[in-house]
Amino acid sequence: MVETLNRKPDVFTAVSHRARRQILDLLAGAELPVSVIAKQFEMSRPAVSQHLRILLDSGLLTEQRHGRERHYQIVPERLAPVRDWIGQYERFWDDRLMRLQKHLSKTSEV
Amino acid sequence: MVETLNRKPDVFTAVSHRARRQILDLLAGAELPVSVIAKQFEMSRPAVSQHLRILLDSGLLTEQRHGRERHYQIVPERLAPVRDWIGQYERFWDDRLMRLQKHLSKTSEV
DNA sequence: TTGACGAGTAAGTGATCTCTTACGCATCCT
DNA sequence: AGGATGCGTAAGAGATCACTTACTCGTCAA
Repeated sequence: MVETLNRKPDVFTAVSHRARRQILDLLAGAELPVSVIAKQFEMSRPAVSQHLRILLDSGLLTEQRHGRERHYQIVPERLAPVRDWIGQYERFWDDRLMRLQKHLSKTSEV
Repeated sequence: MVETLNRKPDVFTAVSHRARRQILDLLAGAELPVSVIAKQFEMSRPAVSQHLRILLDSGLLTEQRHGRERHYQIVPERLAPVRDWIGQYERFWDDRLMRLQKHLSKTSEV
């Protein structure tokens, strides 16, 4: 009981890989078995399994076994760290938008 | 002219490292010279420089030289890929919220 | 002009990533 | 029972990462 089995890899790291984002995008539509997911990629099925493992470990996916299939399902809440972090920057987009609007309204005043 | 000097590292990769997100957060407040940025971290200054380079290459920062100082400035627009990608999942949070609300209103109907 | 300072680059090292092939193990089907 | 199927794990190779120390270079100040 000394080992720490709860290694939850960072969500940012999990989504930093294009293939893993694509997996999440796929699963945003529906829960899917590995075979269907793997079909979308050029890489080998074990490679897909490894990506799934990373997503699973990071808590972004859950797994349900149906016979010999394993269905993966997205846990969108776990994307919160990314959403929250990027959310900080909303004001920049707003600001810039506002500045642009101001600029446009000013130039159209002529 | 055969070389491709425009290697723009992926923004997702750039922000996947905690230190680099912290650098961006720092620069969200104000444009800063390296010395001030480096003070915030335990790692060596060259290490910070290397992170700044990655952010610069990814287009997330711009650099301005003031004498012997280099001031780095954030380019929040370049975070758009992250914002847009995570934006896809807004509906999930909304959906869940709605489902929760439905559930709550249903259970409170008793 | 000379030394201190701000900051990037070089080189090297160990850790981690990402992929592959080979294999193992249930489960399903006949 | 026995082969096919779905999928994970093991092992290993090569690439990349994230740091370090040592060095270089331009700028500022005395």
